Amino acid sequence: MTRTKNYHHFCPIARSLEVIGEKWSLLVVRDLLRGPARFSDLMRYLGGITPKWLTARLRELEAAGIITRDSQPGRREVWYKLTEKGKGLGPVIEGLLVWGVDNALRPPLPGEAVFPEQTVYATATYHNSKGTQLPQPVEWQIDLDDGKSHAVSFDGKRWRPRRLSDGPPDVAVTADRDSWMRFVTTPRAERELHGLAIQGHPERVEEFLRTFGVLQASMAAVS
Amino acid sequence: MTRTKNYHHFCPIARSLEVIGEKWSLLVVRDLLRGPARFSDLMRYLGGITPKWLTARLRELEAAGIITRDSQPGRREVWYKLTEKGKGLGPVIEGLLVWGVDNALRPPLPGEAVFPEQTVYATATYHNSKGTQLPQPVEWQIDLDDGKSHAVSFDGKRWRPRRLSDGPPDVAVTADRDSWMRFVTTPRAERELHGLAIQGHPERVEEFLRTFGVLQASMAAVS
DNA sequence: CTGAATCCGACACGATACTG
DNA sequence: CAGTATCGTGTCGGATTCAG
Repeated sequence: MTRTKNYHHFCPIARSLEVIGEKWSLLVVRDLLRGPARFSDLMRYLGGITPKWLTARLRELEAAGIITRDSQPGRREVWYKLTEKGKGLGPVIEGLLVWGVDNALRPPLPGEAVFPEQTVYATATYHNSKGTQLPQPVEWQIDLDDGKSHAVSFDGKRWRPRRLSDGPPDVAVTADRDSWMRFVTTPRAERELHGLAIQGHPERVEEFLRTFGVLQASMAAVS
Repeated sequence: MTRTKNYHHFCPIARSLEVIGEKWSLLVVRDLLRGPARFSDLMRYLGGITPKWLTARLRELEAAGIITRDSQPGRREVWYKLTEKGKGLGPVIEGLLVWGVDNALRPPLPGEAVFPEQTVYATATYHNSKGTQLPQPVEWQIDLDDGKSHAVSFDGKRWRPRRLSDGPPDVAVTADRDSWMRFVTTPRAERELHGLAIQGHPERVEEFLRTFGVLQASMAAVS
């Protein structure tokens, strides 16, 4: 008979918050929306969570039918992934993302971890929600100095946080991790290209820069 | 230096949750989305909240720029209303509403307060989110035995939790409060009309019933 | 009657250490 | 890698009280 956590309302909004309204729950969903992850992956993405509370949240989300726990016999790893019910929380995460970008963003504080995969996912989600359209499909690739590649694509209607074709990208950005992070975490109006090398057809590069707010209506020479 | 409540992530989703992720905060926003309300109105809508915590949440939301506190000199009442920033949380509430309706609804438990204004607001919001369309605009009016009238309208594109015209409604429902509540809180497939009197052109009534899930593909004679 | 403040107990959560 | 265990702190619920 836990008095906390339950609102005792009929309201479906209150019911939803009873399930995913506690601390960390929606951030677990946020990270699993990008794909299945292991316990230690989630520990890394979630920054300061303690294993005790990650365990508790994972058990609760599993009991609520939002995630499933896949452990292959013989392997010690446990992979957590969203169920369809869990993927149904996508619009909630999207709403929080858009509101946060528009109303609560600030440069990362010292010691705050930022993950490249989160930035490309956020870029795609934000532009989908805002209805950002480009005249034709594009693929932008970001190669970081940790050896990892990321990508954002626009297929003519929707944005996606990955490559859609096998061909060369329309724009290729090469950067060290810190420079890319500084670029995407700087408010649009103040973004600069220090540390970024951008390659591609000038029109496509200009499109990239305009989408990221670097260009308003003027143009720049970048090769 | 509160370690709780802050995630210390750069992520905009985590930032949003730091602002509106605590208990009751989003439910205050939910109730203010229907219009300005007084402290005691919110106490009523929010069921079991204690005045101490309602005060705390209102102060936090005010400090975050989500609500404003309007007290007219000479009047004792204080009216709370959403700012534009607060209204920007609409999509988050909408996402929680839709997910709750689809995944977490159950009949109201004994002692759970349900408010008619919430049911019409939820109906309009749910159908907007789902893209429910009817062949032409309609206005449905619900007259309850507490003397209050509620309405849901479809203007040809969007649903709204109120009347849009001055003319007679296309469908008029008369019911005692409990019957209406039982009707809307019953899962769609099991809804029955006990206690509801429905008036209107047979085609419009059938449309109403189909939208509320009472009819699948068959028809019923209701006058 | 509205819009609060105060005290106290329950429990949700954080920090650290440890285990199969 | 994937958790448990222990202990301290913060958040919240419940009841009561108070001023305009």
